[in-house]
Amino acid sequence: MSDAAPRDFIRQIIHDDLETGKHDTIVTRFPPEPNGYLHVGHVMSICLNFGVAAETGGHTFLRFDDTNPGKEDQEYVNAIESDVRWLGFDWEDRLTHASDYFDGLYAAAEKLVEKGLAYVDSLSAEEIREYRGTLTEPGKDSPYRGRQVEENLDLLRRMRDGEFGDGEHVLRAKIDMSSPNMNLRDPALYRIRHITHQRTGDTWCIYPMYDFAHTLSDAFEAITHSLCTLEFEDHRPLYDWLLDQVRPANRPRQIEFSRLNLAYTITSKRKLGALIDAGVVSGWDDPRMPTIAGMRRRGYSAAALRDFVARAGVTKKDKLIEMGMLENSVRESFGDSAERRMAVLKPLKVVVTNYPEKQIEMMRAMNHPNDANMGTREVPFSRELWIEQDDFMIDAPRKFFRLKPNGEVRLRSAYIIRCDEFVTDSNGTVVELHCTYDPDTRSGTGSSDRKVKGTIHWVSAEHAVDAEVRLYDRLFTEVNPNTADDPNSLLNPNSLESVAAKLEPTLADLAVGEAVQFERLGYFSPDVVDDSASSRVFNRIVTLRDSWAKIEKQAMQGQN
RNA sequence: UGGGGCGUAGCCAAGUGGUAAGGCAACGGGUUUUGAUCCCGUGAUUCGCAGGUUCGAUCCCUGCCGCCCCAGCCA
Repeated sequence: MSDAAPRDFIRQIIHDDLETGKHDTIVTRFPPEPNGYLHVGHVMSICLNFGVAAETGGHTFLRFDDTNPGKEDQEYVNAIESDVRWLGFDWEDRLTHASDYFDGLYAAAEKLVEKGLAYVDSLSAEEIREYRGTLTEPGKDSPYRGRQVEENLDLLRRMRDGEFGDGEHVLRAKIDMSSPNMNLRDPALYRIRHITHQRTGDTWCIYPMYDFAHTLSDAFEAITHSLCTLEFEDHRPLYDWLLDQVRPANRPRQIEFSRLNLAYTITSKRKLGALIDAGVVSGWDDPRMPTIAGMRRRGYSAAALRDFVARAGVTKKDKLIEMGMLENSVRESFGDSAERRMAVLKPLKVVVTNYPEKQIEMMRAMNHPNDANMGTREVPFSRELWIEQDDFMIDAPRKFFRLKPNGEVRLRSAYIIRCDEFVTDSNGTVVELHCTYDPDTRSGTGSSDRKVKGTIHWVSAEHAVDAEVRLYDRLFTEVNPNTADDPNSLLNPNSLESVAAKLEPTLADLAVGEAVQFERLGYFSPDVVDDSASSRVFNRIVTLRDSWAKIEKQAMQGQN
């Protein structure tokens, strides 16, 4: 799709490093903490990390940053692996965990202590916070900062051996309590946590902090470029300090880029979880969720997601990207490949009064209007049909090209019909149309070549397959619900609409995982979770562009 | 009011000391048995603002303004 995309600043750096011979092979890593589901924001990071390596013949590690047991879970590692694989990336045998390096990490910690660059602090968490100072005031040295190497080493080993309770001590780097960079005010390196780790069990009761574990894990894996988001920019001096002091064999370089935020959606794991807890969505894979699992269930293709982030680009500027951009990528990914079908979402009965009572004709319909190679299928036509309620109006505006009293319209792949009369119920709602068809206008073979302005879709009532079809809209009413304290107060009450639809017969056996276009309505796919052969459930992946809807909307606004 | 980043069209985004690519959206028009697709066309006298250097500045310098991030024993 966007192949000729210009090099972004990170690819430029990598290109230069290859050119100058600084590196022969590029090694990157995607390092999620397995404490939640991956979302659109992660797609950017995944595509960047796996992308730059693949483009240069390098390779990428999928590394689980599992340094905080208790918050992490195997459910999440399974989900993350399947999401990354589904997106189209392969880590081959490079699936690692920060916990794989606990021994090496601990050895590095002792080394820092021996060099007098780390000490055991026995202040409480609260005291440490007080000693740290504020953004505008420098911090103060802890009274334990002057402990001798021997004592520190002894304490650290006893921490490791389980002699102390949680929070009694912490290992800190000895850097600079008055640094304007908070990350350099003697950051914690190890804390005590008597908790069973999902992989290392009870082997350890001290666990390394992010900065320490992440920097050294990068080095141990010989990562050349450690790509992360902007909020870690302030951590880079610490990252480099650690590399300077520990002097591992490899020296990775951290480079930061901006996160990708999507308009009208949230990506905070906590807030996403709150949606589930409040019951507004059914789970992490609800088709309205911005999680990879949700988007996949909704029917988005991996190619669409990859294209989307490629178009968004890699920069350092904060992004809040419009939904339309994503939807465009999704539509484009199906436009040429999805077969066309007919389905009626909100059915209105049409009786073709001059069509013989028991007659059925098989109409030949193209699977794709722009590609004859995709073949044709047969669709039954009979006296009683379903059409879309929106395709009929009693008092239609001039520009309404669909059915109206005494008006004509073409039934796609079939005949031209004329609306002779409409039947209403006691509320005045139109419940049935009586029409007549023109036998000379049969699609493809008709002897008449007359044209009508509008073409609508339809399904034979007798042959229709019943299905539940779920229509989705944005979850929130605010452009940037991320910044709201309680996004749940900004919910769009109409984010999900379920309709009892009528499908053309071929749709009875459309396989799960397949996407088709319901003509004039959008792209749809069976729901992986709720669909079954006996009761079909479809999701609308995305609508088609709809210029009529736009005209209507403008007309409405004009009246107000 | 400390430190670190970022500011090019409604949303993304190239670009460079020599006169502002592209995509999405929007708006016109053409084709069309999907108001889809496709095709064609329309946008910045201007690059956050103000000064300065220069023959010439979005690009270099100075000042200002705005937005984001940092005070976890989270990542």
